[in-house]
Amino acid sequence: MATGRDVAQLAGTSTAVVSYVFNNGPRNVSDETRAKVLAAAEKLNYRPNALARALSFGRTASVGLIVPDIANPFFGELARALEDAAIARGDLLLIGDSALDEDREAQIISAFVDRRVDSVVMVSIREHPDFSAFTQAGIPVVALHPVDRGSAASSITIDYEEAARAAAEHLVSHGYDSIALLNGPYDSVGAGQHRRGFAAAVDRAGTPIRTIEVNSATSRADAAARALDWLARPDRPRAVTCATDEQAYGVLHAAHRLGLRVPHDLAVMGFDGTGHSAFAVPALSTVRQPIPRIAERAVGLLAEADGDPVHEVLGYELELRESCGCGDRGE
Amino acid sequence: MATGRDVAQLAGTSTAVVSYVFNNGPRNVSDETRAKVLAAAEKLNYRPNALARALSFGRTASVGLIVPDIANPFFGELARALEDAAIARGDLLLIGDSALDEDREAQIISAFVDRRVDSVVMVSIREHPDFSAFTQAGIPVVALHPVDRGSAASSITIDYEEAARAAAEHLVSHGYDSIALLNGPYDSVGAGQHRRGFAAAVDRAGTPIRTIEVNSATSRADAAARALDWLARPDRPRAVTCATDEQAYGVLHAAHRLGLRVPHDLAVMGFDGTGHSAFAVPALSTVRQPIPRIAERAVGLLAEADGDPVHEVLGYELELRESCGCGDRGE
DNA sequence: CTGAAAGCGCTTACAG
DNA sequence: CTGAAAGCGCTTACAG
Repeated sequence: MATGRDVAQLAGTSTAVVSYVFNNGPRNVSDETRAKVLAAAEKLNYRPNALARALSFGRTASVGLIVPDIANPFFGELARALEDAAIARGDLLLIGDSALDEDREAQIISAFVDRRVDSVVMVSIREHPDFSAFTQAGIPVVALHPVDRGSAASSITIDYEEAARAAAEHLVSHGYDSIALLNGPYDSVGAGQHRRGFAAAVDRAGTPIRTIEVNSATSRADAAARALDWLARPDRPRAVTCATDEQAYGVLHAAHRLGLRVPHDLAVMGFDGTGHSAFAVPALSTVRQPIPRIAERAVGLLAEADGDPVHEVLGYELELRESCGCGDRGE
Repeated sequence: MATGRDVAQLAGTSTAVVSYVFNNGPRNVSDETRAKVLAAAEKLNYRPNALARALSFGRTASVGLIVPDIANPFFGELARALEDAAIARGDLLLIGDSALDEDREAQIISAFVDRRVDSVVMVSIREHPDFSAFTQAGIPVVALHPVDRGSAASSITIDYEEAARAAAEHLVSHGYDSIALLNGPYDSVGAGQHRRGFAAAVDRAGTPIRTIEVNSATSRADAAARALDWLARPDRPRAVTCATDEQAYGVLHAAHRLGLRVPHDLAVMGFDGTGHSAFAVPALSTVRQPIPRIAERAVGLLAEADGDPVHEVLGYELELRESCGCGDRGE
């Protein structure tokens, strides 16, 4: 490919001027010279090498995103929203999929540090994520989940406990007398929040409610396998609230296989609220996370990062559809 | 961050030696010196700057992926498989989501060229993708869809026409006498292949079959909206074969809203066959593309790229489940 | 307004 | 086996 020197040569000027033209500064260039440079660049199909640029400029114009599972539509939507936000600022989003593997996560972190991304948005799969590689490199990080106190990373989240409570409370309001919580792995941070929110809703119910917590990985396959087993029992619950939509889809599938009708025999509530949830069979009631807002705030916060971590809590919305017993299939 | 010079200084040697140590070559380093360098690097938490490395080495150790819609699980699975293949070779996968927008696709192409990715895997949203930016930069490209004759890009695909025929033929074998093709946008290349495959299956059927082609965008929302309208009519088809699983999910949802039971009232066949298809309600019969194999071949082919485009056709598999009338929900 | 030169942090022939 | 130096392709003070 043509370099700045090729362009300078053809235009009869210096590489400094070529740079001034392509960056609109920091020095002025006469209209005449500018035109010559542009013409030469056009002719040679010149594109400044972003690597060389980043090396001397000290900024790569890229933000890294690390997600646990890019095949999960929640992260797909998140990636898209972040890419929109990043591109609007002239940055490129680099997406790393840790594939629910801690080693893979570590590899991606190293790759991002080595490539000197300017900032990072992260959804870690670890209980206590280690942000030190980024902080040592001076790369600001925003996590999209709660972080430990004193952590160097910022965070943007909804109030999971509160949202989980709202979801369960809604099922209570339908009058269901036995409700299950299909939670993530028992010891995960997220599971604790869903558990506490669920318990609060049950506590506040006027009537006694039979409850049970079941755990599965955050995947349709695992959730379906667990549900298939547990919904077949005579004492199966009347309703289930799930920690993620992915798990809810697994429950919907399992219920169908068992001949249980949703919501008639089993009410189901999801959590995350991606666009796909509206097209489930039946349409899935869920808690919607404000993905566009999360993305916009994350990118904005990273752009203004001054070293001090910031923690923001955004609102969620209850999306009531057929699966919990609200509305009918026709609407 | 610490640089190679910092390490050299602390180890009492030169940057050349630091480089030799970290690259295991091209020159030998005495064990003693190596140990000193490693200790200094450890102490300073040194990580070679990948930008500088790429600039002088002429290789970025990164492959770019451009997909139309990262929220579509097919591309999610593809991205994951490619990342596996790339990481196994020590490369980083950069994922760009063109969000079904031609301008966005062009932006990503420029960003990849500017960053000098070593190679590119691309699923374009354009009828006649323009690979010139890559070829001018000497970056080999493999498209995961058929490409124009004489194109500089390689391609790896299944035989879509043949696969579409097999899917439709399977519905014919069930004895359904009216079958619809829910295809992508009428003029797209893909649509032509599905159309021809579908027509071939119908032609070969021993009995007359009533057919209709309906078009929608490749999204659940659009497919559901179309299906809601068209499945409500009295002359609705007995079976539908779709150009993508996404569209099939939309049909499943619409059928449910209309009170039609699948497969009893309407048989449905998808196309793509991601892991999610097994957990649809009901489980979706579909054509499975060999994603892991596609990814592995793509990365392999790019690694050996010698300039001449290569075109490979891989096998597909018919995945028969409940939605077409095969098997029962219990299995 | 413009050019020659130093520097970003690496790699790698070239000498020793 | 090791070091001093040139070069990858940019940007930006520094002089003019």
